[in-house]
Amino acid sequence: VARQLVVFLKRPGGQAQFSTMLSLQRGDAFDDLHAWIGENLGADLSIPHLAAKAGMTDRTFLRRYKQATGCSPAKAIERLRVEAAQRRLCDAREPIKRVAARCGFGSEETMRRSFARIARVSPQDYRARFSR
DNA sequence: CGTGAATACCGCCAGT
DNA sequence: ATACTGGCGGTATTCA
Repeated sequence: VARQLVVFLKRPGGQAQFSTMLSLQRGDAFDDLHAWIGENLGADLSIPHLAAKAGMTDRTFLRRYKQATGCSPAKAIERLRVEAAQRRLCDAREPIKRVAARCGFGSEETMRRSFARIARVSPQDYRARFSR
């Protein structure tokens, strides 16, 4: 049910068919980490920090993460951020700049570029279509 | 939209 | 011999 709802939510502008959170949180040993990241998008999510948090060296963390999830940490985090931002953009009252900050983007510009890469729509366009 | 600086990522390889 | 690990150095990406 969750998937269908998300698919509907993203259809008009994006490519992804369902939530990253859903596809990422299935089975692997990184479930805990993913959950934590989802609620701490503003924290230090650098490889060195995440690796330490997971009790691994950078090299091993990178290797195992990709092995288990199929994609790199940075890619996954970027997707998580964009999805979080999309949810927030649905509320037309929150300034885009603040959405960017709350989702962990270093700047509005950074968020814009991530949207272009992943959702293929600008934050403004996304909001124009889904905010209420 | 381009750019220098910073990071992420990965091949290689010796060591367990 | 197979399976991992993790430091190093360089390339590729991303950030601001």
